[in-house]
Amino acid sequence: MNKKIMLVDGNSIVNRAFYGVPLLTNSNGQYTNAIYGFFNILFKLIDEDKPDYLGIAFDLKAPTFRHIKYDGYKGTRKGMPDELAEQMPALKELLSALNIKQYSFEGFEADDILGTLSRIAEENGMETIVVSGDRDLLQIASDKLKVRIPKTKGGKTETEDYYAADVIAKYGVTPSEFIDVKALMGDTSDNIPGVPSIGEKTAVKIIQEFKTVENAIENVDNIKPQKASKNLKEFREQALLSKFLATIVRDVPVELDLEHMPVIGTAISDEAYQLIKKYEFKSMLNRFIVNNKEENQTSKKYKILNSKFEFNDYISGINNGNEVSYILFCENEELVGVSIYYENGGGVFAPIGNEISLESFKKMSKGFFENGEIIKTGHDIKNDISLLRKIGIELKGAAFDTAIAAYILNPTRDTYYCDDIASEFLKLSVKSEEEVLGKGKSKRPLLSLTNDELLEFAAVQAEIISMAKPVMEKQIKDNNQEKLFYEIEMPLLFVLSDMEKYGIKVDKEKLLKYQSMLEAELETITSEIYSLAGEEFNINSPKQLGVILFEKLGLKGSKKTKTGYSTAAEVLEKLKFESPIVEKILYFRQISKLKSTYADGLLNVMNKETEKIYSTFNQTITATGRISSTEPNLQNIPVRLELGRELRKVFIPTNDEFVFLDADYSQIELRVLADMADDETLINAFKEGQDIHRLTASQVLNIPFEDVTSLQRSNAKAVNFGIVYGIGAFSLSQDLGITRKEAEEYIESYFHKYPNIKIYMDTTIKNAKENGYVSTIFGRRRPMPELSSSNFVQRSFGERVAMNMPIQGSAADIIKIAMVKVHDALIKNNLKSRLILQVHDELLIETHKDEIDAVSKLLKENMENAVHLKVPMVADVKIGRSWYETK
DNA sequence: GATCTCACG
DNA sequence: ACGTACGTGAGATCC
Repeated sequence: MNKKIMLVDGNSIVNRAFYGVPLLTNSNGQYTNAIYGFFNILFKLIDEDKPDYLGIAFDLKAPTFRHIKYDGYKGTRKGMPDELAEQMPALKELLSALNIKQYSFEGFEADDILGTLSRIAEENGMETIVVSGDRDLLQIASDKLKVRIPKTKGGKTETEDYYAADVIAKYGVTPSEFIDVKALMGDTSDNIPGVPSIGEKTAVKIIQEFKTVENAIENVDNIKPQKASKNLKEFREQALLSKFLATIVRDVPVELDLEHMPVIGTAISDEAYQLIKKYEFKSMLNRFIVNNKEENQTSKKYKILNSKFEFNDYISGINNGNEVSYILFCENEELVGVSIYYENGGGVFAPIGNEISLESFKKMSKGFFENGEIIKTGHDIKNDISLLRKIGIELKGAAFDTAIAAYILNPTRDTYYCDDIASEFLKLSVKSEEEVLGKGKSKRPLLSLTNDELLEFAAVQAEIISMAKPVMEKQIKDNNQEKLFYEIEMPLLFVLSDMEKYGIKVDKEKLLKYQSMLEAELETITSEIYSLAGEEFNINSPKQLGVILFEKLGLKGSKKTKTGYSTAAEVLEKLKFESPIVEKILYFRQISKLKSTYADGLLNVMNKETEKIYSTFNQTITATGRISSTEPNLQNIPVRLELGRELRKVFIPTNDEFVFLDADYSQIELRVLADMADDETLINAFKEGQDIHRLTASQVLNIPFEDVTSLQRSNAKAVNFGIVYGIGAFSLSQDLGITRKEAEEYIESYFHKYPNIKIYMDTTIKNAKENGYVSTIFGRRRPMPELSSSNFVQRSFGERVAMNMPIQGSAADIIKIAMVKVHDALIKNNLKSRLILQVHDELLIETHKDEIDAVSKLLKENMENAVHLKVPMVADVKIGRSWYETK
């Protein structure tokens, strides 16, 4: 077999790592995030590729031949931040201690060294892998040479991998042509000038036709568009210079020193061990065999409790005031095990189902779980509550949820499993469920594991969350997020739990009728479409539909998606008058959606006995702080179109003794914005209860309030939406069907009239860039690594997110506060009414008929007084015998 | 599993 | 010159 070699661009990877991992320090206050992230990426790639040789190239500080040729080279680049610079020597020291070969060469960049070493390796028949955070390296990809570009996202590393064919597939040019494309379009991050007015699109088109910059210059008169041709003629020298700068040198006088390029094995030097300890990379040590007792006793300290007696002994030894952490394990919604940890008792795992039956588990553990004097740390407590409730246990004393804490500290992760907690807060690497049990079809049952495996995977989890808790507490305190966590999110967990338990009643007969009505309608419209098309096809397949509409019927489609024609409603809407089939397809889509997602979907999840629907409300999903709803999603039940809205008639109170009260916040996001931006005009308008969109129209268009037409008002409404989303002229113009120029004028005029909003948006972005995160009024944070991206699209996205998150997130905070207050007030006053749904700015309460007045009042007051901003909060309460009627 | 489409705030 | 609104979840198709 051919030998494999991995060559890494040290500088670009360490940069990625630095921006992808939050600023961590060890207990001496040394920054370690870039080093930590660097090795995470490196280990992942080594594990995946299993190379035989490894080398890492670094830039030197000295100017390179490119700087000498062109003194603007990389001129726009700012130096490394100090927090990163101080990690560089430490990184190199650790690499040396780990025997990892490092290359650098005066006058050349790491890229050039990689280009050279990889050429030599390839010529010697080696399988070559080049790792870089920079797309520049794509120019050296070949059939045998793979370029890997890693990204760190939410604590996980993902890579994009490119052989030559992948470059062609993605960019439409060969790797070597990639240089020519870059020469034409330039590169702002390296300050490569390129040719004015030629961007990526044009550059690719030109190179696809002419192959090289030189050839394009020779045929410059044949180049279209005119502007590109003219500029290439004028800036030909600059284009050639750019090509020179962009070309990676592949003959640096450096030697490939295979003998000194070992890959990190499992044994490491004492020096390396000491360094890793010093930086507190505990998880890294797990990779290595360390001759050190303290590191090698993980599973020895836990016990499996296999008999009732052992379990009973352990659990009855827990006393009031003990701080205990626990993890429940379940499969198919059935408890199969529990791990528990507390300081004096140590860590245990007890399997449930065999020796310890579910019934005996219940008897023995009830006293523990229901004792509020035993302070518990759990992970996803809301889930535990419902699991325990099924066997007749009411959980009490649950004071700290590590999943929610982890979410508060970083809401952008995809998952918050125990192994995520271990690596993020303890720098400890433990096996994930997927690693231990597998996934999908081949997933093994937990209790098929050996005792040692159970200890290593299951028992450890209780101790993990127990160790993570103080770390999280400190971070929450340091972040000023104590109120957010202890007074909003933790209490909310119990509110959501009650909502899930209570469910919402469905009028089954009515839903069945609705379903068959849609069914009949769908049949009719389907045959009409077939006859208009002249053939039968799958209308639900965008691919087949595209063929019918744009090829067979010859409608002019604007190619939009990666895979073919777009048939989205906004496209079809424009083609409505071209053929009668279009309108029918739009109608088909509407009916089809209502039937499959809503009618069929809701019937599927309805509990047959209670005829209720029990949704799950997720508290750790969104990046902004909103909750989400799944299985089913009750936060997207149709309302905008009447036919869909009819569906709301099937959501009804449990019985005749109850009605629905529904309250929604009026303009909560704009009120939040008015407060945060401290904009006088907006604040006064809200104080006076003015029509805010009408006001915007009169301000922006400079016309009297009374003269605003309904069209002007609705346009202004779109502008207000745009402001909340982080406005862009293009999208606004699309939304309003006006030109981009007009949209720009709207926006400019808006900011002119609301200067503090402009200032607020700008300072929000500026602060976000400085801090690396944005935050809400109540201190909820969202990390914003996108803002330091060199990619225009990503950075712009980051800026819009930075503007939107504090608004959307503060609104989410406010309604969460209101939910806790409303929920607690219902309980405290011994009312029969219950909070059953939240839809972002709306609360639905199933209200007992005797309590209508009391609950209306309580609901309105608690919502309006959840917070006191510079503007009043307004909640409108409606009543109805179904959700439909509460409009 | 990725992609497209569409429902909501 | 770039490609665009922010935040979600679900069903259907197709590879």
